[in-house]
Amino acid sequence: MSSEKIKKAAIYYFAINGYEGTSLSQIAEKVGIKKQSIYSHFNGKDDLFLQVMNDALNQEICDLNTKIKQYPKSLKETLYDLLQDLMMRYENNVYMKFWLRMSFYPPGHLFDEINTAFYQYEREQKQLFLPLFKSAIKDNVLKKKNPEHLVIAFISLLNAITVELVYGGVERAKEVVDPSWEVFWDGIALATEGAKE
Amino acid sequence: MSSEKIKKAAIYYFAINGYEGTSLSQIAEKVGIKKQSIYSHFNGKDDLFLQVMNDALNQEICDLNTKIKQYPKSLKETLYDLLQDLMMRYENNVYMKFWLRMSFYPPGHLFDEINTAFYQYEREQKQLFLPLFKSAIKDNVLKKKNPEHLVIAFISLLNAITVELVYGGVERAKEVVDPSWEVFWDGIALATEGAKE
DNA sequence: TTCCAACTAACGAACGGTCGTCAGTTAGAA
DNA sequence: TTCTAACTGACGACCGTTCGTTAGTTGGAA
Repeated sequence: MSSEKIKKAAIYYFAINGYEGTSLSQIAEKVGIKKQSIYSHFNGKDDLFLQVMNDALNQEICDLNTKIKQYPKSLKETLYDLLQDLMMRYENNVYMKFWLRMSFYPPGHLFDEINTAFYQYEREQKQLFLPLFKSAIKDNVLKKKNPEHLVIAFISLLNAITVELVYGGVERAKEVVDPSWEVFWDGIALATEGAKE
Repeated sequence: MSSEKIKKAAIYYFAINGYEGTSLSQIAEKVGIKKQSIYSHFNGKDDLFLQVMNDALNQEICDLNTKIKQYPKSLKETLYDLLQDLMMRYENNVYMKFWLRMSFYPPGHLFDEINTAFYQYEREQKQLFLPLFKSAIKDNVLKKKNPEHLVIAFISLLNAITVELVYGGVERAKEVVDPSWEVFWDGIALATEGAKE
């Protein structure tokens, strides 16, 4: 299907050049058609953008779901795996790059639509993380803290790694993830063996 | 001076709409002149942008310096104040908003220039933070950790708060800063009073 | 003090491009 | 025949940029 190819090209350029930095002719050229032909599939640039954004939203939510649901591991392993997964996805998943850029700096005239989608994603994210921490608190492996606050702190850690991914890709994020993770885990976990090494 | 007014208008629009999303006529209109008149002061859009970027870089480095040098407080107070300061600056300081956006998503054809400036800022940042942690380690208030890693972890915390500032401004960052800070501090400090509260 | 030259900062007009978009057409498949 | 997806051609708008001009100012020299 040709409209899929168009969306694929669109998401690629939107992700690396932003909305204003991407032209329809650029997209069309990548597909191998003329820019006017895009109007056989979409009502215009905004329509194309919003459809692509919706795909990216669903993709991100879906990814997050399958990722978490399949984890019968310990909290520590689960969270650390989520960090690693974030880094892997950033390199390979163009949806995520797109999603990131647009949630950071949406084009002004589509702010409302993007913001609505963004809050939907965020609600989903928090609802998925919360049970993990709640059950860990029950199991008595964490310092006694508000589980909502723990979710916030973990999302902050994810955001910090995300920033490093944007700044310098995976190589750079790798230098940051372990020091930050160690501080985070020491900050939430009950000390079981004293200050380690 | 009129070229200062141009730069002020430019940084404002660059910060909120990005490089591609900002036109010279927009800038000129805000100043109250025609876009052609900008060429009496700058060689073109790129020149204007790079001059503005240089101003922002110097401003940021200067801010950082004066902020840290004036702190004879404890590490805990100093770091927490830096977090609070970050949030205050984001609202009032257009240089910072500009700097942030351009370090996240620079216009492609100016990537090299921006990247060079960015690394200069980052080096400065690390050199300023490192002594704080080193002396705190000597004073024996921290878990024994690599001071470079502590700097990385703290910058991660700053980045996380920055993301929240970009997402939803100060109100939103305020909801995140305390939970994240608490986890961070518990993660690096020696427990002096057991699990608190 | 007057005069002229140089400089400055703004201007209108126009340039070649590219933008997103629309209308009408054509070729092939159902 | 109807429908679809591509095409050609053209539209007005705006982009960054260049040019030549026009005021207003400044600094000496006469």
